[in-house]
Amino acid sequence: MSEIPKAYEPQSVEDKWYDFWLKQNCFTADPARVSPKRPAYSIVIPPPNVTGMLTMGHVLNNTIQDILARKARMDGKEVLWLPGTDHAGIATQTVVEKTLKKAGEIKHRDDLGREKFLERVWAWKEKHGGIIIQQLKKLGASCDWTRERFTMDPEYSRCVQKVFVELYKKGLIYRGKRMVNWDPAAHTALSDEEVEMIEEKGHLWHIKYPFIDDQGKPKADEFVVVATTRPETMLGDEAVAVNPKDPRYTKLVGKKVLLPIQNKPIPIIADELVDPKFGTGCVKVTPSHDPADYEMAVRHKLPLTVVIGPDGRMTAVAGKDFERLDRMKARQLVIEKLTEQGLLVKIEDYVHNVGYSQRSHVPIEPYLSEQWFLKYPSVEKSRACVELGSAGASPAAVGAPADSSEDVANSSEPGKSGRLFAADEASAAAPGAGALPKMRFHPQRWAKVYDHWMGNIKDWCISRQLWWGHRIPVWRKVMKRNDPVMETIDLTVGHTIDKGGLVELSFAPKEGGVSYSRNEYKWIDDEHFELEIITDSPAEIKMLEDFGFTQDPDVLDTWFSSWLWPFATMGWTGDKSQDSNTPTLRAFYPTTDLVTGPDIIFFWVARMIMAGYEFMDDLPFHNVYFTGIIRDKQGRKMSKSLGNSPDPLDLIAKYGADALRFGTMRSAPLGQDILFDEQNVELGRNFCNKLWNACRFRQMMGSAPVSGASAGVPPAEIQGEIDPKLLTSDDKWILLKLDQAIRDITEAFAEYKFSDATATLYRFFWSEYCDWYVEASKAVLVKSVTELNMSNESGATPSNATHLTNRSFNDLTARKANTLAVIDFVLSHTLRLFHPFLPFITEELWHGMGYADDMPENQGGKTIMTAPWPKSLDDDFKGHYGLDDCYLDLAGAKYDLVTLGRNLRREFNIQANKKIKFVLKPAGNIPAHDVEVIKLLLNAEAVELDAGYAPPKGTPMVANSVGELYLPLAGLVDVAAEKARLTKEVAKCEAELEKVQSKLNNPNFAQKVPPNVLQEHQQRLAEWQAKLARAKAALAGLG
RNA sequence: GCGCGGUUAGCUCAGUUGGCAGAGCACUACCUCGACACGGUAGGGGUCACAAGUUCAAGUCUUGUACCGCGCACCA
Repeated sequence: MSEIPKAYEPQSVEDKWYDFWLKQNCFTADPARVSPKRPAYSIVIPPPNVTGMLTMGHVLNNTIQDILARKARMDGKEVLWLPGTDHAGIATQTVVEKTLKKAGEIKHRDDLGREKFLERVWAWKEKHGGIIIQQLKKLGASCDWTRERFTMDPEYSRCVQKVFVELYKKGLIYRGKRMVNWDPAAHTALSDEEVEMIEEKGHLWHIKYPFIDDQGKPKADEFVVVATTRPETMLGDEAVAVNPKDPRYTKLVGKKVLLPIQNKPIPIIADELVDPKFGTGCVKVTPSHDPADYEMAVRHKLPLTVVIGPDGRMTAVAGKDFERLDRMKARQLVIEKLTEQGLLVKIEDYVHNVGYSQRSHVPIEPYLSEQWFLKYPSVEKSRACVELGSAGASPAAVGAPADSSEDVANSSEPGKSGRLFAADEASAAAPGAGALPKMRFHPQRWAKVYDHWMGNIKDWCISRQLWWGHRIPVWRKVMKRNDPVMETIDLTVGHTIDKGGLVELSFAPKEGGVSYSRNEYKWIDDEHFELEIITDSPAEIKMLEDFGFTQDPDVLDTWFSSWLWPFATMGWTGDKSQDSNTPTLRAFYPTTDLVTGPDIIFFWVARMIMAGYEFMDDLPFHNVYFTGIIRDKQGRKMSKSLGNSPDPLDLIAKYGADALRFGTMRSAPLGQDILFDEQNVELGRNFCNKLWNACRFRQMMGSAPVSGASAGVPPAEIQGEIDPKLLTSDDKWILLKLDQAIRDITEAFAEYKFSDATATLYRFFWSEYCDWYVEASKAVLVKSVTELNMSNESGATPSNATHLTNRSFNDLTARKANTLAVIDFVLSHTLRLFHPFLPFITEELWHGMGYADDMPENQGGKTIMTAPWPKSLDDDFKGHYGLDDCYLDLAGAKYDLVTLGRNLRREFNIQANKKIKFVLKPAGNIPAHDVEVIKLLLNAEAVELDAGYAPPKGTPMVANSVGELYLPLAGLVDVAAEKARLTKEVAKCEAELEKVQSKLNNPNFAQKVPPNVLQEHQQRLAEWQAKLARAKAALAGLG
């Protein structure tokens, strides 16, 4: 840092250090290094969409993860932050399909065919897949890139298949014809979680269904009225239902009405599901297009008439006029026709919720189709392991991702961690938790949401009618009874059952020895049956394909692969019995923390927990940190269509990655949504600049006392560097403030309160260090010898200046050196405290300031990344340097007097740059140094120390415990102005006194209040009384 | 309908076990004084949504109300 630019220039710094970290393998995790002394810390990235772009949401999320990872490294842990990407089935397929359509290459993906289309998706993935990873690197993410994973890597795919087969064998996966949520735009089934309920203003149409006479003709005056929000579905009605207990309709049950337009007689049935209080109490029943109606249809054995096809258009069954018509257009037409026929009784405005596909943003269609479902595994354990916010629960993290401040302060042991070497700690930390380890959510209120969902869990529709994804590992072939193939592969039929039923087969190739799979077959007719084989064995698959079996065309829900992320990325083989876990799994699973958005609590978090228990027999993470959602200044969600989402890369280019990180973290309190404002990033930039310049100032003050060696070394080794005898009250004050900051920040970490940590750092560094300490230090650093001598002769009383009496050049040098040592001590600690938040600038300064040179290679010598996290100052240290808490008050009172003096300047309109003289009448002994500091901070020409000062009438004065500070305005005294000022002051004092006194006067107060509070109030009373007395005296002096 | 957040300075938000209402931005005035104008100094600005209760004491605890946001479940 020989040439120091006036302003921090992040662009030149960031790439340099990121490359350095990569080259030095600073991010790689080695399970072999994990030991009781070096516990593991791990975190898996929520894999972003492989072809996605970095959003502000990613910035927030990954900054937090990076902060946790970097802090853990400084705590001496072996850190694995495992990165990767998700194939994101629907999203990616849709993007590629759209792009190809736009380019005019295809009208529909069928034009290319599955194989060719998939080639294009892979090509797209290759082209765009690296972008988001590069963007994360720009942000400073310290992921172990050697372990980057993709959910469609071959090994990962094998895990997915293995899991499918295993769950199938356990009977948890099954295939069935069900009413599912159908996305007519994407042409696929969706899970319940992928459906968004949106409130819409719609209508309730009341329709007459006439009874029929003996000739099958509609009766003109006898009818029932049904109400519906979806008139187009009436084309597929198969009944009208009433409640069996509804006296209005019981006698109608069994009769028939004529379904209008279709002119089809349909029965009136009775079913409990009908709410007699709603509408007319009569419900039209459309078995194929409404889940509730389907239920009734099954009970009453009604035909399943399909009038809306998978593309959202009406089918031929709907009738000639409707065929191929879009469902919304069909609705119009139905209304028209009913109106013509006089069957529309009324139209009511009606607000109701409509299910929308979260992906395609079109209304979903209940659709009857054959799909694969999963009964969730390990539900009980998964539900029980999450700590619900009960009383007495400690807010501290589980698995110790960050040590409590107590630990850091008083223990030299490396931080403890859950898992490998302290696996029982997590459970021990949860009193009465039984055998189950506990997981904690931050903020905890999400646990309730989770618990509620887990308690009402429904089977998961896992099949998707897409091409991009993990294909379902199921093969089928229609075969004849006595098919020769059966001979060849030596299928042994366990037992025979009736046609149409299912049977278990054991599948054993002739040579024998290959795995057992569970299979099914279905009779199609007397001669033919379809054999279905579920397997993940490559050998079996090969054989099946040779025999002409075809694989199920569907793919699995993306989340069916993501839910394995915490262990499938660590080399899981699925072979639990042989304990074949990889060293990575053994060292880093379960992971310590998960950082994610609450919007995927069901999609991902809950499912990972269940998969963890089911396949690893252990929870996947100890703590889950839920970020807020990033919104724009108006509180709207960030979205591409609104164009309100800034490109983080632009922000990094403009302000620097550190600025973006700091600004984001400062405005992101735990558990609250974040309103993004570029001003936050600007604040971060300004802060980096402040940090930069504070270090620049240090550099400009000359070389460090003893090659700067004092800086980074742990407190015990620093004793030769800072001379306790030479410490000023300012030095002691800032060291005590540093100590407090270390405690506060470490505590904030333990509670995942990153915005608190940044706020504390900001306040400490800017307000305390820069505004007070650095300015005060100039009294030593920028003084010439002569000036010092002069100020001493005029100011200090001899008795208080013992260490100044023999003032010599050497003395001044020693004092300067000591101040620099204190500065180095503070800065080297501060840089480390900042490093998790501001990785780039702190690394640059760490080296530039020479602090790296003084540290052992693996303790910060190579990089600040591995420098030890600052410990708060222990009692020995404080004792040795005389850091008594009284210095907080001593120096504090001095600064307070300065503020009062500045205030005075301001009130008497003395320009900021005008040097004037003050007179200080000290209340007691005051070191010359302190007088010098007061003079400097007041920007005064001089501060005359005069214990017997007799001010001319009307001389403005302020005072506190330090003494009385006068502003002699030689001949310019405006008695009236001072009178006005003091009168105001008196009024204020009296008002405050009134407040305190009324409390103290209350007899109950003295009796019931705790002693410390009482004392506080009495002290406050005394203070205001003193102030009042001074003001009154001054006022009286004016005459 | 059930549940969860939120309501504090013009804006965005902190506010620990109840004990003197805070920060950043914005605003006003002065200041380029040997780190920094991406800066310094000082200042103005609040009926803590409303109502009742508990308490010596309520932004903080209890109950209720209003409004904003979110989630879950829904009867056509």
